[in-house]
Amino acid sequence: MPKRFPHPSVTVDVAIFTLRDDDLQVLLVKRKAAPYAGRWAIPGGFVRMDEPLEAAARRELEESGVRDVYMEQLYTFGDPKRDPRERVITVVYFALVPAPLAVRAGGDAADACWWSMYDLPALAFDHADILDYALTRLRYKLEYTAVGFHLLPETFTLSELQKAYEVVLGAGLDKRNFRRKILDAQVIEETGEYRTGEGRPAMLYRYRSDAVAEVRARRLFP
Amino acid sequence: MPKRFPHPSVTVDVAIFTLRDDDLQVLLVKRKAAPYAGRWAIPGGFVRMDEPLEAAARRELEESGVRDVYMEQLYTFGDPKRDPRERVITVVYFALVPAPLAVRAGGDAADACWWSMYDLPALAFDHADILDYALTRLRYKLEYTAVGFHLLPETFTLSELQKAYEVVLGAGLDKRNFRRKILDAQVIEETGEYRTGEGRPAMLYRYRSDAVAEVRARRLFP
DNA sequence: TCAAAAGTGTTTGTGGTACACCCATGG
DNA sequence: CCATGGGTGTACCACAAACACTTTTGA
Repeated sequence: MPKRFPHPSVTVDVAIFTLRDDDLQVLLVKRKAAPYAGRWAIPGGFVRMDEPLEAAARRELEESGVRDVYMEQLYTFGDPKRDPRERVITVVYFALVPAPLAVRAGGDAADACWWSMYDLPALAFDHADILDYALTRLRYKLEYTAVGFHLLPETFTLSELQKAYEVVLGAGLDKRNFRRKILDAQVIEETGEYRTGEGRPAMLYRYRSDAVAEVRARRLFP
Repeated sequence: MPKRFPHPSVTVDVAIFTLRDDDLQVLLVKRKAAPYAGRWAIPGGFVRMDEPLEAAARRELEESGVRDVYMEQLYTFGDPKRDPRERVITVVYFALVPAPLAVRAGGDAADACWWSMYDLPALAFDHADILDYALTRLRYKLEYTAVGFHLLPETFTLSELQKAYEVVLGAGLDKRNFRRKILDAQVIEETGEYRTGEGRPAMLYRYRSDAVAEVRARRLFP
């Protein structure tokens, strides 16, 4: 294929979510270089010529100190003006990480830290739109698949799980209904261990990796 | 941004679906040039430097003789080996067209015609994977949104609508339940006209453009 | 009057939601 | 013994699924 057309740049960006302090947070890096030097952005970088898109996204995760996490492709943003320098098409992934790991500023980043999704700073490029879209998708998936477990450590109590859902969905849930439904769904199992603390100790559960993690959507039409 | 990295090619490809002869069909074009000359492929082409991705996809549609149709971004495929010549990342859209319009072979195509999704020829590149994924997504969306109407002409009978759903979903549906549910959902309205033919004439309906076209998914957790 | 397709209701089961109290532990 | 969070059941309503016959027209 002769280069009959000039080629745009292609990057991957990753929206990395976690739960910290009963809050849904996203990892942002502070840009070192122009454009938008000093502005916060989601981690990202160029796709190498011999590298699958998903591998590029995992490389970005690792540069931020995050590995072995749930990740899926979100959407591709390609507005011609989204980068002021040249045409950059970005394939965005989103990732869910289970714990408030230490993060580091890799590559082009001067700094990296977690920000509440409900209180974001001004962002570089179209990253505010990207995070809007990512949150919508996260909430949506949470409602009909079991991705929520990827935001929690390996073992957790039912109250912690419920809190996680409440934080992401931005709404309160009924304790008895939550417990009945999640236990009926057979996606978690008891570990036999208890977590002690204030009040009565709570059973620790783990996610069953053999669980059917998706529920059939209620159909609009029969 | 200096070109610190070589840039891949970026294309858009479009999976265009319609209903013909009580069958779900997809528009394929016969490739004129190498690689895969003579093989069938979904329509696609390069993204121009000043062109939004969706505009590029609509341009591909128009080159195939299709316009004013439902379209959404599907997924981005970027395996380094998916094109034997060089790195090509493709952003795939899918489109639903209402009628078996005449189609034409635009651009690099020697020929263009409709093929049954249930009986496809050998395809170029990774287009078989792409269509697999597109069908899964189409079925999924059909179940919880009203995109199905975009496969039908402006007016249609309930039997035609039901048939459309059955063909796409690959399963039979109960007539009374189908009718009750779709009428209760208030997404279609009577036109007052009837379609005559063999047997009793059938009321013609049209899609209500003000309809709420999405239903809340059954949630895995409360 | 027959063939062909359109149209129409009821019953039964399952899942969703709302709601308030007792239990086990640590201090 | 009290404060704290953990854990439990039931009643009502809405929606899903199964199921068979009558109506209207053209030939």
